[in-house]
Amino acid sequence: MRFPDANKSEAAPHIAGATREALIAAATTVFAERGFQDATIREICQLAGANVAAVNYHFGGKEDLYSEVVVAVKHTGAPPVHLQMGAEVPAAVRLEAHIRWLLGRLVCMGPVDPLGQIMGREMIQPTPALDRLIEEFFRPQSVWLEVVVRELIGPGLGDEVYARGVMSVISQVVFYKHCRPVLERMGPGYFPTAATFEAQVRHIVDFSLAGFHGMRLAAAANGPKPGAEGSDCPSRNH
Amino acid sequence: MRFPDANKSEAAPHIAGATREALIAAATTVFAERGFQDATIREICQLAGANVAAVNYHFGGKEDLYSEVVVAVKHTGAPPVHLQMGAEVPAAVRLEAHIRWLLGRLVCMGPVDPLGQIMGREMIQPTPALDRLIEEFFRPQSVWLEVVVRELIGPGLGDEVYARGVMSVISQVVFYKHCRPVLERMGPGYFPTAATFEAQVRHIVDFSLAGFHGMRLAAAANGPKPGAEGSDCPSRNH
DNA sequence: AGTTGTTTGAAACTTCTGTTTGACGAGTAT
DNA sequence: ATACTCGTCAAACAGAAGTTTCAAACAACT
Repeated sequence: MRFPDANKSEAAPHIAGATREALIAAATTVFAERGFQDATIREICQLAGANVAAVNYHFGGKEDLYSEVVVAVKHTGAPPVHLQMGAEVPAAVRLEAHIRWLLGRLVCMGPVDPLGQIMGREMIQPTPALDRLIEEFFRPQSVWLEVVVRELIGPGLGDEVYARGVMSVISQVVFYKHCRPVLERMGPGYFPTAATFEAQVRHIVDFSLAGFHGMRLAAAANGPKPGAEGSDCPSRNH
Repeated sequence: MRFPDANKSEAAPHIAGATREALIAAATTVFAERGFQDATIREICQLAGANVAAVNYHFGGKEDLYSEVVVAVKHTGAPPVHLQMGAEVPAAVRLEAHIRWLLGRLVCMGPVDPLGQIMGREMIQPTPALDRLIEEFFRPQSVWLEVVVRELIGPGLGDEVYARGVMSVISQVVFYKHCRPVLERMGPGYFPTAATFEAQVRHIVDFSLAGFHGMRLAAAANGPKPGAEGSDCPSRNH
């Protein structure tokens, strides 16, 4: 009835889970664009070509649908295959691979990257879904990167030093996700484009490698810190 | 009537703009905590001890109140007095002053800093208020910092190089604002405390200075770029 | 004291939105 | 064929929230 010109089978009910999938896809878009609160079931269902009752029927409610979206969105985009790389690959190469993957994921996936957008909102206004996101998505990357950073800076320093090195790298990348609206309004050239992407990656890699070098020198100047290993806490003085 | 034990003069209407100020104060808190959409006029008015009609009477509506809050929130917190520093102060000192000011503002102003919180939301979900925020708040800092960075890297490079240097610095600071919920969930030591604040500032300063050094070396290796000046656009290849 | 403009308060209004309901159609097993 | 289940749909329901209304209170001025 919604499309009088279409035959009735367009609303074929028994294409296993068709509307359910359509709802998840539509919800991913709408939640990413508007956020949980601003997103309306009616808009999601309209985009999915489904009835407003479909969300409650298939998921139980708006919040449950959101949880499904957050879980599903992890598997969108390029997978972090470079995390398989180990010590057989030079640390600088691993660093560059991670930066390229992360930056590409955050800035070059079309107008809005659902994962990045939803993550951004989760950070400003966390929901219970954030905890799963951290354990299944952020922490693996963080520990992998810390190994790389530890190799690049050199051994014998405190855990908090390596943690700061990791954050200095990540921050330069996620910056372009979190501050994109500002950068785009600041003028052309602030936000990376396809043409400037590689130069941007190079800059972050070089800047970080130089930063690690400086950290090693500073650590040497201040004297090596004993007992650096053996603590799970990256910071010892608080 | 809301406070039966207080005398009636507590609702004294003609303390010039009393309710208006109370509304702005309350709205700042509520908007920062909940965001524009989640914040309700009723909660703001209850916190301000005012009637729900007060917002529409004094401001015209919810959105206008939000605009007032965004404008007013710029003047909260420590003012950026260091922006007065010029070439008579070593560039490294100016850099450190800016980093210390910004980081202190973003991470050490109690549980929630209204400015940072609202800014964070504006970046994820911009409203018309963001444009004013950029022109009156971000851009002055950006141009000031670019002068410092230009001095630290050295002359003769492209505008986009200096812009990237600026962003590498800023990103390391705002990271702690935008990713605070994640860092706090990652474990102790990731998010700066009063005890680790100075060490954090030192790290960002040293890391950045070393990064600038690397940028200068890389530029020298690739050869100096002519015609770097004279363009307002920090990026030339897009 | 009376008038006037301003501010406040309680209630109602309107719209939006998540959810529920009951009916209908299609496939499937008995 | 009948009954049952599943999915869909239009409509209605219920609550929340922004806004409006109108009367009352107050201060300042005449």
